[in-house]
Amino acid sequence: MKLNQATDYAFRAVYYLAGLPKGQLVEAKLIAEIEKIPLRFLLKILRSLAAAGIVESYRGVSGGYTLAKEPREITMKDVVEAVEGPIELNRCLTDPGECNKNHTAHCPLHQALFSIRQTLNKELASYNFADLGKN
Amino acid sequence: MKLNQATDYAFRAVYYLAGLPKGQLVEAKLIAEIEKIPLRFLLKILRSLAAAGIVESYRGVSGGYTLAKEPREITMKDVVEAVEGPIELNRCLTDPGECNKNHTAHCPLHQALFSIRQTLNKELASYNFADLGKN
DNA sequence: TATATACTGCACCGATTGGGTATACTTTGT
DNA sequence: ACAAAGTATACCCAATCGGTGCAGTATATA
Repeated sequence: MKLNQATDYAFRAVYYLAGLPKGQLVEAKLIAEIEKIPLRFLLKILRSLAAAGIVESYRGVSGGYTLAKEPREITMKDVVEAVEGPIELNRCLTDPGECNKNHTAHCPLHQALFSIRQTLNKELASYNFADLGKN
Repeated sequence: MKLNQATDYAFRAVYYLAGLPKGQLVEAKLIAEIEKIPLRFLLKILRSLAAAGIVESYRGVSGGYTLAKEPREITMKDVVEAVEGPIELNRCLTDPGECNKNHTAHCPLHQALFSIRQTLNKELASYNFADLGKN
């Protein structure tokens, strides 16, 4: 039960961008160096973040990346979901066909897992990238 | 970010055992049939649960499994940890050598993840197998 | 005391996912 | 036109997942 490495890299990249003056462009290469992330892998992650509307990308000579919204409007949950999709906890929860007991709705175990997932999502959503630094 | 299938099976097996009269032995074969779990895989999972002190096993002719403690004393967290080890969320949290920025302690991201993990663990620990049925 | 029944331990296996790279291409400022 | 950026797709190797095979051990009962 863990988040993957790409998500951790994404946290760092977004956190880095959040620390810059609003709208400032930074090339992936620089982020990769500072945050010690393999460049090509970072580029891939940044595309997911762009697709999710978390960062904006600009091509060409002085292109690069910048946040697509205020740091305060970006939560850890947003980043997790951008990179690895929504949290599932258990196959059955999202795809009833996967539950070989077919009782997603009635089973107390599934009810508990559902509730735990909600708590986890809320917790992740409670951290935004403006407040993260201020501890 | 999800629990694995073995953990889900373990939840069901423990939940099933928790619904029986205290101390009653049940063969794995029966649990497998009722809960629709591949027998050999279930046996493997039950060994993990036994090693963790959640179930007791008895060999030989009328052998089988029973809970090693009161359902109330067994939480979903216990079962998760028995089957797939402690929740990590992020490599760096457990093994600082894995963090290629080497700042587990100072990094606000890691602090947040640490706190989120705590919340998750508490949440999992708040569900015990005596109360699960009573909703 | 032989035997069938139930659990144990370890090794293996195919499929999927994770972490990352290669190659070829497109956009854009100078 | 060309160099510096990002884009798109496909691929690669290793680890993990979900499960099976096989050989062994304990034990109640005939």
